[in-house]
Amino acid sequence: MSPSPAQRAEVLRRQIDEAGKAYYDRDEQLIPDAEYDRLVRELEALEQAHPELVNADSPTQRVGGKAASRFAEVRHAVPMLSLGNAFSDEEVQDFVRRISERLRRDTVRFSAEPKLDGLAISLRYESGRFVQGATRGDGTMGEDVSANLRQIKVIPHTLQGSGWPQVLEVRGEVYMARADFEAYNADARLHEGKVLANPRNAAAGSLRQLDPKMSARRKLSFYAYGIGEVRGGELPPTHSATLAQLNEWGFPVSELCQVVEGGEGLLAYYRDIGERRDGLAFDIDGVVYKLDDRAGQEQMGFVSRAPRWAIAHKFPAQEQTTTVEAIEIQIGRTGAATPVARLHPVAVAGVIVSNATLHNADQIERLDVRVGDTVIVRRAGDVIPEVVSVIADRRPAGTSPWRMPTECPVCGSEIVREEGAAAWRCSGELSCPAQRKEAIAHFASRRAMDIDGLGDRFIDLLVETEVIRSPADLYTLTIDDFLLVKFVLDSERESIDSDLRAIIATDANERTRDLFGKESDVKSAFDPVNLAGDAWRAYVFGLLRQSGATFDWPKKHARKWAENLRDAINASRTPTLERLIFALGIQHVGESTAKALATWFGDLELIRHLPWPLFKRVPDIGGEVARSLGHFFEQPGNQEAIDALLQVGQVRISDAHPPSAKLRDGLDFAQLLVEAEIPGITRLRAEKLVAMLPDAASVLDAEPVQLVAAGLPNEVALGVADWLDHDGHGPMLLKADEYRRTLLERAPEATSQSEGPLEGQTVVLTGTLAQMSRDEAKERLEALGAKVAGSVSKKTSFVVAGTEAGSKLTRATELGIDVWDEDRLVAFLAAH
DNA sequence: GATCCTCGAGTTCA
DNA sequence: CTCGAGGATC
Repeated sequence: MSPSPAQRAEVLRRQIDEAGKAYYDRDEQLIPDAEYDRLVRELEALEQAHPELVNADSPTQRVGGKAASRFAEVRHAVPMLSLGNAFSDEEVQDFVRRISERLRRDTVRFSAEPKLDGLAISLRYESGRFVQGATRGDGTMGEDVSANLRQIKVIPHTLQGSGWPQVLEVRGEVYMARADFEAYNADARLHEGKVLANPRNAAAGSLRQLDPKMSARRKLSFYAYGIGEVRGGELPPTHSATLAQLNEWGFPVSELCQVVEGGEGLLAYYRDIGERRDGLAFDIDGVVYKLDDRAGQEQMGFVSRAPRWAIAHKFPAQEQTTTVEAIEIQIGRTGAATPVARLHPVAVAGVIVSNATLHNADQIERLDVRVGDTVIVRRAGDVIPEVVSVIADRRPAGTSPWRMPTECPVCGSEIVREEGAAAWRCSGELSCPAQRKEAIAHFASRRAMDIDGLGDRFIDLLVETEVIRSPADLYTLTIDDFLLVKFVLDSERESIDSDLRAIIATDANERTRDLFGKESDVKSAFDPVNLAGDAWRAYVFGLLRQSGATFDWPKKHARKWAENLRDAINASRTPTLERLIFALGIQHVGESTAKALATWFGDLELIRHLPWPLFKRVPDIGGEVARSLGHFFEQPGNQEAIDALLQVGQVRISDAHPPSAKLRDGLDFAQLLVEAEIPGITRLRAEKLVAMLPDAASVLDAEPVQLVAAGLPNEVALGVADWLDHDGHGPMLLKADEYRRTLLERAPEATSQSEGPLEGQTVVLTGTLAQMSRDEAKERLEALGAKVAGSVSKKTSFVVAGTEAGSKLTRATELGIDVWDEDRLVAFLAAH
């Protein structure tokens, strides 16, 4: 027979009481936390179902029960002071000098400690028993969080050893270890609980939980670093000895505490801890130096609320709080709308941060970032600032959740989200100036056409003034064009050439005369403020360009600059095929795909007219990328842009060659039908079909009946007929077959290539190489047949590590992958 | 269908 | 550097 609810409740209470007593009174853990939790929860459930079983003795009433609505206030008998801060070596030296001068000592001994990023608290012991614990509060009044502090295992409930004063206040930091923080958040994510921003907030939040059970679930730790009120006893005469004494009485004291001498000792300690910082189990935001002997401390005294004998030497903050002034969206090259938080400028890890990416709309929703919010900003590990979380308590009234705008802020087109995708896109494509700018900037970038000296700022202006609309226009620009645009950029221009005035004055357009006719107005009319973002400006620029005016205005160095730019543009006229394809900025086509296209097809004409299913013949190109290529080349505008580059721009590809022989492998007409992804067409069916209808034209002309006669099931035949009628599939198939034949004609017979010594090997480069650039190393390795990948995996053959190699090297070591140093690479390259 | 790997795209500041 | 997603592979 199972026990009655009353009996079961009794058993549970006894178990919980025993475990609790052992834990509180003797610091013993009889049962694991999880088990303890389970028992309590079972009892709670039982009591809820049978309220008559509840009595005042029940552990549920004592541990949690009706928690106080807020914490009681506690007055600190000895105030909890704050510390002065030092951020530089000089400030530390000043601190040391002040002490040695006032105390008239040549050498000063300090106790140096890590400064934990947690929550300062004070623990009060009377007759060796813990009686009360309080937060720092404003230094004089704190909050009584005794119940929560009792849940922290490392805080003794009774003092060990002997010799403790009658009344002893121990001060220290409550913190959450990184591992516990990670574990807590992993669990919270799993159970859709509240994810905490950082260990500090986690610790603070936990201590302020009204329900000690909640607090108990979060594993907090504690380090003692000082004392408050002491009555009825003596403590050792130095701070370091006091810490050792506290440790004997049962308090955890950081092992990083050290006694050092003089300013040099302090700075050496600071640097040492700084280097070990990332490897510590907990977060620290600096170190603290305290004059070691108490007599000296008393002599030094206090300034306002901080002791003159101690100082905190802070590390540059890696995390900071600031406010969100606005959330704007940026339009990228592909039209992707990326929200960016404009922040009140704040120093994070040594630089001033005023922008932080919010990645995408989902991310904003997850964090619920709103304009006006106070947020935590971090530069995690790397460089790029990100918003970690919102501080909910500091949200001003009247905010509303951020919503993705429905219109592009630049061109006004609709912003749409592709089905299932995370990104929202401006639908304006190349009619959107933002996308045009980015497209041109991409075209000119180092890894594409490599036009040196054509900066973003200048491209913006070229596009805004409509001096250029497409990459090809770059090649038509004259030195005067550059100077004209530069003219707007240059705030120090003094005079305007008389030719220019003459043109303006004689222009037929009344508005031109109105604006520019009077000499006194000419300057202000060209002021960037008056010209900003206006179709009118474009008109004026057009006018000036047409006139063929020349400028005396530019200073000599400006003319030199313009000549350099022209030379750089000229020099970019003979790109390799792979660079040109990459420069076109086709979605999903980055450097490596561009290179694959170039090496496999070898010829721009072939690529730009190829029916898209054939792109899938290239390894690493699948349906999505092939379709994207097809979509790009189908746009008449894009084809015109390419024509313009070749004809007007006189761009000549330097490395055309016949397509790769491998492209013809198995590429008969039947295979083409399969690769065109016609619904229902398998290889087998395609072969049957081709037996009767041997070329594209006959397939196109066929009635569904004939398709059935050729061996296709009814439904498939109808599907094929339907497919051929749709979306230009029919003509495309025709073209595809035509190109199939071209490929067959132009591709040479397969020849056995001479294999490089690294054929089939995958190499990863990391760190900084001294003797060559990463790009150069990559090129030379590829020339030997290696594949150079960006990240380390099981498949990696070996890793070449330069100096300051980072995570990739770590990963290589973990996976047991060969690591070469630079010398070995250089020797290998020289040998082959 | 799941899993692993790689590529593309976007990002900040001095 | 990191995230998301495409491609290859089992």
